[in-house]
Amino acid sequence: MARWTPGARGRLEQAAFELYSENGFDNTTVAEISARAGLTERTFFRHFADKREVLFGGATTLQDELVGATANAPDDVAPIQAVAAGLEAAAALLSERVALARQRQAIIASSAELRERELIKLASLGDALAETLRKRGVGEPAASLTAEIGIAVFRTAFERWIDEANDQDFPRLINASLEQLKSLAAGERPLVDVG
Amino acid sequence: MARWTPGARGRLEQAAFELYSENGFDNTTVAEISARAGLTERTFFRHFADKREVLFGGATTLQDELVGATANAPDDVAPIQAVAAGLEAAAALLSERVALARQRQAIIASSAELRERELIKLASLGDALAETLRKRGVGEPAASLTAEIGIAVFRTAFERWIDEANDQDFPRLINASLEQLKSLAAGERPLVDVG
DNA sequence: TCGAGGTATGTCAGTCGCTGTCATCACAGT
DNA sequence: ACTGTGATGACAGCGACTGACATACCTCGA
Repeated sequence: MARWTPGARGRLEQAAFELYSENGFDNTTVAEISARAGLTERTFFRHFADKREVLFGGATTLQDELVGATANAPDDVAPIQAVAAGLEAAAALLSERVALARQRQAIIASSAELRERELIKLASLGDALAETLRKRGVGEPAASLTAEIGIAVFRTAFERWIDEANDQDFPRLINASLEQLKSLAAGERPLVDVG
Repeated sequence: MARWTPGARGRLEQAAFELYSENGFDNTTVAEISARAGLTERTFFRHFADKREVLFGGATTLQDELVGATANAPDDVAPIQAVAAGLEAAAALLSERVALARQRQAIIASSAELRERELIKLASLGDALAETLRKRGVGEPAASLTAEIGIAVFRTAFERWIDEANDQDFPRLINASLEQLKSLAAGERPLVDVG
């Protein structure tokens, strides 16, 4: 599989990550990334569709985990509970790399273009989730709506997980957000912030 | 305010709309748009930040409507109900231009870049909504979570509204999605699709 | 050992999105 | 008329991204 100096893709990812962190996404050119990786600009675009995509290599892994755990939930649980199982599994996967996730999120937060890309990745995650629910026999628009709610819960919990100075358990935050969702959707008035 | 031939911005919007529809977003250059509008490329970029933004001029109007109606909801209603009021107002605004909304959505659906842009506009809508809730005294993360749920409901209802061959009442679809949300969040199993 | 074929990379030219800069033109108020 | 202000034009340039073709390495079979 590997010719030349192996690991071209990985070197490009690392070089991009470093340069985006050091100089900012906007101030980094693809030529610079390629040079640091010891490759040419053209090769960069053979490995990644565009300058942003280099930061989202792990998205498919995350999606597989989310979809897999959702699909494998017991048949008799409600859709939202199947999604909860999927989200917890995805959260557990990310938990293994807290520091990396924080760095990555710092880069993304600093660029509007990158935020756009992240949103469409999350939307794609939602679509895959909805499709999984449909395979579980959930109809429309219940499947789409449940999936969107699931993504909203994930986003909220993820944000808190990244922001918290003291490392909280990510799957636990998912559950907390999910519980709060239930009361909010029911129309209750939250008088006190739920930790 | 207007010098030269007035309405430069409007002409650019219309030219872009036409060309995106005729030849697709990717196959349209800014030079073509500007030429059809009787202006130069440079002027296009003075009116719009980029090639995509020309399609999202109405976003601020929509946001104002959503935020205003949410803020003006009675003080004693639950957060989700205030959001519901905002969403209905926004939906009513869009209802006035069904055909245009459909055309616009067809263009957006045909391009990944445009989908990205739409998502970040929706996210921005969500942020504004969360801020409005905070001003109503809702704490975090309840405000953010409620806002995200609201956007999810809006997206789902909007999609159905656009897709339906027979024109349904958009605000009514919002309410239907919201009702369904309550049961889904509560963990009920939807056995039959709710029309 | 050698050649054939496949794949990753290099090279080069080109398009297009987008920006900075400066000149120019129309209009408003004096 | 004089001047200021704001919109537009003209031009040069950067950087993202692509298509086409050449080249180097690696694998496999004869």
